[in-house]
Amino acid sequence: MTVSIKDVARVAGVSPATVSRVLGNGTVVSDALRAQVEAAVRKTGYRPNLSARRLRSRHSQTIGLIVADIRNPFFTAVGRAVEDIAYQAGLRVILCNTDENPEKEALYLRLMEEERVTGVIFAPTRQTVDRMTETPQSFPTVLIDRACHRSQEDAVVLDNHASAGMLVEHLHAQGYRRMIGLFGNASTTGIERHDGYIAAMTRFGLTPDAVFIPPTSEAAEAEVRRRIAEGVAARPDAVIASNGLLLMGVVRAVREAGLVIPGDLAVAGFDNERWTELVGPGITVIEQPVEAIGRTAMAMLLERLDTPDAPIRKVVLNGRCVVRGSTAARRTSRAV
Amino acid sequence: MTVSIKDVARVAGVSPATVSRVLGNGTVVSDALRAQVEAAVRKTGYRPNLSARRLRSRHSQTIGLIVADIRNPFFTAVGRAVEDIAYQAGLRVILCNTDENPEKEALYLRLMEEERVTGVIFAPTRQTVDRMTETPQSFPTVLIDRACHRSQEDAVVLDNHASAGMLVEHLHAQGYRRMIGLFGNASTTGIERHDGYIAAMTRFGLTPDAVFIPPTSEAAEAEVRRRIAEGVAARPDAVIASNGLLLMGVVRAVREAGLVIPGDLAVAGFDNERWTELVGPGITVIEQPVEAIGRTAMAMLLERLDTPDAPIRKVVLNGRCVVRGSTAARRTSRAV
DNA sequence: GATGTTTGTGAAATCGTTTTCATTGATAAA
DNA sequence: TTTATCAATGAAAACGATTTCACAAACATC
Repeated sequence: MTVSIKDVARVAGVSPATVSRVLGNGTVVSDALRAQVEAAVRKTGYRPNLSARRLRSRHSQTIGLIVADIRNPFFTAVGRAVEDIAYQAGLRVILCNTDENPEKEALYLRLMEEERVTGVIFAPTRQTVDRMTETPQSFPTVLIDRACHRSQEDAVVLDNHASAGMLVEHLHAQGYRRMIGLFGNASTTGIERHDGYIAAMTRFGLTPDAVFIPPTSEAAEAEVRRRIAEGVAARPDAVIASNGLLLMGVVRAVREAGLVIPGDLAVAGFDNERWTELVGPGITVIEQPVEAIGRTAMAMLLERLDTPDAPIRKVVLNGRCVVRGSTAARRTSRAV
Repeated sequence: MTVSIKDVARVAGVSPATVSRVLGNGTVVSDALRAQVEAAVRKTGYRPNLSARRLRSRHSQTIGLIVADIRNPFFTAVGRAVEDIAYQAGLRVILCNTDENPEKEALYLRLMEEERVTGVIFAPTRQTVDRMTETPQSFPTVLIDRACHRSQEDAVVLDNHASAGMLVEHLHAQGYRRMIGLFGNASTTGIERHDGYIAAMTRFGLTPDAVFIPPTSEAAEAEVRRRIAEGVAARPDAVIASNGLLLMGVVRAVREAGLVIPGDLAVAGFDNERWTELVGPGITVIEQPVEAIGRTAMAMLLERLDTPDAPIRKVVLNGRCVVRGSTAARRTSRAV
């Protein structure tokens, strides 16, 4: 039925080995035979069977990309960059969505073993980051977005601590004093951004007011709605959200309450998603170099495959503060 | 090195065939042996080699998902739905981004053959839709988002013609008369929505004013900027954009020109992306049932695998018109 | 008691490649 | 001339699983 390398060999009048050599590895084949084989391939419409090739050659030419949810624009952008480079390098990508669920993470890591992937790019939850130091994988891993100091894997992350500090600093310079912080509770980024927020607030002699919530816009919306309902006196003058999902929830809650950004409440957060430019006066955000993160992660993975014993590297990229109207200078009449 | 089914068999004191039976197919194995095998699997840390399994069993348990760009929220949402169902059904998904490039489409279709996928879900460009009727694939295909009447594949699409008509109708009812249309030039959806727009405009006795542009927000932005620069007299009173990408470009151009939505220009379009709810007075859009599209496509593919000879089906889903402030009733003082 | 039938198991073939190893003829070196 | 080296090729093994086939034991039927 389906045409195999033997059929090609028969048509070309050579051995299967020779066909294989023409197709794949760079071994020398005489020009005459090479031409015969190529003709036979065209004539038969032969397509190599990648499963057979992987089995025999013992490399899968496949990497895994495990993220929380591809619908999150951050992961979408990173993922697209990863895929582009992977396909260029002749690698297949297996994409997995964990929904920040450690069980799914474990499931997919097992799947990666069964696929015999050559490597994995992984944005793990806090729980799994910790567990990975104990049970090493059978493949090299590059962590993205999330990692910790003691993780034994290559990683490429944002300077979360400094970036959160930049937001606090900016808001402070604009005259805000009562900035509250909403942080995702599933990832290490939430913690690091939280710590950066606390440190900066403390540095300015301000009272931190931070809360960890599930990483959904609904949770952020509910939290902000609650804070607004507490009344004007208790109300913060600015909100910082630790990622794009939360940020959207914040904006929704503010709009719904009929408040004005930044007059009633300033808003800032992480992830320069395209809508942040278009909403109200524009939302001030920390822009992550999403393509660079994807490209760097792939580059690190490829280098690791080349030199498995090189020392473990952790690349920290800087965020860029994109200032927009949502954090315009506070009106002095209302200043504390 | 890596532990194979033979190792497990040796440890369990049975034949490899028995191990295979315990692991995989539902053939009967005595309880005693089953327990021994399971113990041996645990003890050895055995992981099946999926390449070997695929080669021998001759089904890849893999489907392809070929879309223009996973960063487009429409495809992201559809893709996520597809992946969820696929993984549930024990199928792997290979994701490919074509960037609306027919050459990449051809490349990836060839890749699908080499992977021996069991099926493909595909959002093709116009060119490839046409070419596919000529050269049938070696695997069943479900087209999504894009198809044409004569395509010989299952398909699940939006009722583009009617949906575009709904937008025109709504704008007309709100008092708008000079609605221009921006349509993507790479896909059949652009054409169908264009035709629906023309039909509805004609029905109302209005002069259609439509343009096909590349499917990027930059192209839309440039086009609208150009139209605005032509001066108030020539200016349309409403803009319809045939997808979320174009819609974003439209909004950017309008904001940049300092015009007010809908006072100076009403805006409506396709794709209920989350930002459309938050921008200005909210943007009126046709919401596509994105999850349903993904789920339906997967369901159709699975059914097709079950019954290869069933007649070809084309499922047409309705869009929902989400009315927001961007198309509020036209002020009568300015009515034509 | 003789003869099917069913059930559980293992030996061996097989999937479609790549890789190892042997062979051949040609060329270089002694 | 003889021997060593090399390049090009084919035969056969191997990759790690599933599947086919054969067989024995247990059971049912007449």
